[in-house]
Amino acid sequence: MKIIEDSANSPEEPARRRGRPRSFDREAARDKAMMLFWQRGYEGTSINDLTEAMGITPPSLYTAFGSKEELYMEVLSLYKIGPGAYFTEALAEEKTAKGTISRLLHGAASSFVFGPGGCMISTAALSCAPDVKSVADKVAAMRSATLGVLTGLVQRAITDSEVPASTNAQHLARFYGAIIQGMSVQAHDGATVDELTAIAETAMSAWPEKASD
Amino acid sequence: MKIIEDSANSPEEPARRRGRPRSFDREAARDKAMMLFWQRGYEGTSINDLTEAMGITPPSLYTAFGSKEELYMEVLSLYKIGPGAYFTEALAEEKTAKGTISRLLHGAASSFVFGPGGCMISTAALSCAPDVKSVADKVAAMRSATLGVLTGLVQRAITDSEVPASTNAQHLARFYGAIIQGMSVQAHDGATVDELTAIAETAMSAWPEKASD
DNA sequence: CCTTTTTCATAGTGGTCACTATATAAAAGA
DNA sequence: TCTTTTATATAGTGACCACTATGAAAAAGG
Repeated sequence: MKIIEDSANSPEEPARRRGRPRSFDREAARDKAMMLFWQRGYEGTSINDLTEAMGITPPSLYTAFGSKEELYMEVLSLYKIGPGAYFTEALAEEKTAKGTISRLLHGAASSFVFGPGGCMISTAALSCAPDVKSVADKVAAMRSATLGVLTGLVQRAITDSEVPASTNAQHLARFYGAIIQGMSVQAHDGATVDELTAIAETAMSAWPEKASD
Repeated sequence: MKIIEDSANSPEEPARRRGRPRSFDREAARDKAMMLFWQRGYEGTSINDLTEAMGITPPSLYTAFGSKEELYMEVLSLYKIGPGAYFTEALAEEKTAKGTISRLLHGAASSFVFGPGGCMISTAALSCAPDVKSVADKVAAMRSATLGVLTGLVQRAITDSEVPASTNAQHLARFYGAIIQGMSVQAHDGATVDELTAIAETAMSAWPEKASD
């Protein structure tokens, strides 16, 4: 017996559902939407832009994705495990805090020159009309969560004596968060991967090394 | 005889012009527009929002300011000599490159918590609809000019032997530019002046000191 | 006074916004 | 076949977008 209801999200379910089957590739359409939102932002992308790029009509979009806001949030989730996957990969695969942050920054440098440039979370929906505040709040919450993860990473480095005990975890996390956000702005403005990598390396020179025993 | 026509921008001209006088304070209205654009961005601010906040009707706005885009650009000019004045002040008043950049970052920390938060240039108009690309391009050009100024500053520090000759001026300029942009994002998200100042101080720890003779 | 100039308030312009009502088409279940 | 379910295409919905046509009002020049 299932305790937690799975809402039937199996990627390839050969057992067909009841009504008329969808006549377009939902994932491909979502990818098109991602590139458009990435390039033009939430406010700058219209339903007409989306349906044209996705090759579907408005009713199909609303049936498949709910609303513009729901599509955007789904795209952001997809972004995190796609172009933004460098972030969780660095956290999972690196052992030291310094190694993790170094890899994060270099991963950002590589990732941010892809597609329209910049990060869909770091520098998205900063200023907007009041009627899209709910969207801006959710993206801001993602940035806040990122800062929280970085703070936890540095806090653990303090506990593990990887950095001086005097290190302020929140402050160092905000510093590297700012670097990522600044790299996103410059990538948006056309910076190259070499230029972004140079920013990353300069930022790593601010890492608080422990005085050698 | 005047060679260059002055377009009559004297602040207080007692000699009245020909037609019906303007019945509102142009500067006060422009300030209201600045706060609104600052908070909601260019796309997120409508003419209706503006006229309501400025206390004028659309024809008055268009007569006084030309268009939404022209008003926005005028507001950006005003921003540079108002809330953004810390930037040129630091460049004019500090002698060393290190002192200038330190003051720039601390000035940004103080400035970015004012009003709606963040910087109207560093993190504005990053993603937008194609029909407002001309605006986004102009703001991006301002960011590019800022990077140019920072690069020149570091280049002069190299010439003056203030920093090692091996220093890459463009790379260091981009690093501090990224710090300012990241501070702007976090200020937008509600960071305090203390948190922003901590970012500034960590960034200064990456300054390339010359090995003491 | 009258003309000229500029700004004002009223009341719109066509266009685009996110979204949907309606009817039909295409599948599964009975 | 007949019902049920879901997706489709057509064709819109009212609301808002940036912007303006019109004419009256308020000043200066003559």
